[in-house]
Amino acid sequence: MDGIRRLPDAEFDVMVALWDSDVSPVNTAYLMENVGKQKGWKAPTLISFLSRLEERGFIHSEKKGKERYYFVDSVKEDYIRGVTFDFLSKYHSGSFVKMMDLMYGKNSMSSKELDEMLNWLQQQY
Amino acid sequence: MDGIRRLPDAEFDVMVALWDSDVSPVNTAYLMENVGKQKGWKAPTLISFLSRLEERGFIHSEKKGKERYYFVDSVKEDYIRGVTFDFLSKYHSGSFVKMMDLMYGKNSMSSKELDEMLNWLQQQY
DNA sequence: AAACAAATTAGACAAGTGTATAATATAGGA
DNA sequence: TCCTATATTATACACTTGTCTAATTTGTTT
Repeated sequence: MDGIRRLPDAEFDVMVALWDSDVSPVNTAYLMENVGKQKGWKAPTLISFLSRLEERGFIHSEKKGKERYYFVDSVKEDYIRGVTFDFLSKYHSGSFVKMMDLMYGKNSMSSKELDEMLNWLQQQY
Repeated sequence: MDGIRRLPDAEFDVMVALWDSDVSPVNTAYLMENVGKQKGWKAPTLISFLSRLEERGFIHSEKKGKERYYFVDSVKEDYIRGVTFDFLSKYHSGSFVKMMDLMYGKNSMSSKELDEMLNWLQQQY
């Protein structure tokens, strides 16, 4: 019944680097630089996440010489929208208001955020 | 850095049944009735989730005769608040407005929900 | 053509999760 | 007290996820 399959943490992190990249096919070296390094991964670790992402259909790749290049086949916003929708249903009966109430029932949302939200709401009308 | 450890799906479902129960120590039979059955679990399956929840400190139990009774040691709202906080940070930079914008950027929130939200906001001030 | 070095692939493995079968304990009746 | 039925416990096992080491490929130098 759930629409979207949530990615494992590590694979999600790799996807974020791919989604946020400004160049299009990126190679393993680029991803090592942009996520692998901070996470402390060895190259094969990164590569196995990439293979799994490819199996799941989030990306595809092509080998050029001895390097492999990765292409994104999924849209970040769509993915996050799906995941958020599922999250909201599972934990808050699908209601934003319920969620906000649980989080900030005791009047503790910052007035800055309150303003932003009011602003957003008014633009929705 | 993450505050809360998200429960595995099956364990969460068991916790919900425990949290939502109106009687306090409940036995396995009760939980089989209230979750196990719908999920199609055999009793030992349920029981192993319960043992794991006990290890995690979410509940504790006592044996009475040949049955075992479970007591809740955690608060649903606290748990969901923690999980929601983490979710928001991970997928929406911690901002409700960003989340709502992603979900309903194209002006598609129902006017009913818009009203509810406006109402909620006004009460927050 | 041989040897290097850089990158990738193939496997492997432990921990966590979903789920069950077989073994054991225990209340109650014969 | 012995048997039976029922509930629990002990295990086990397949998959998924996070990670890696060892093996293999391939472009570049001698």
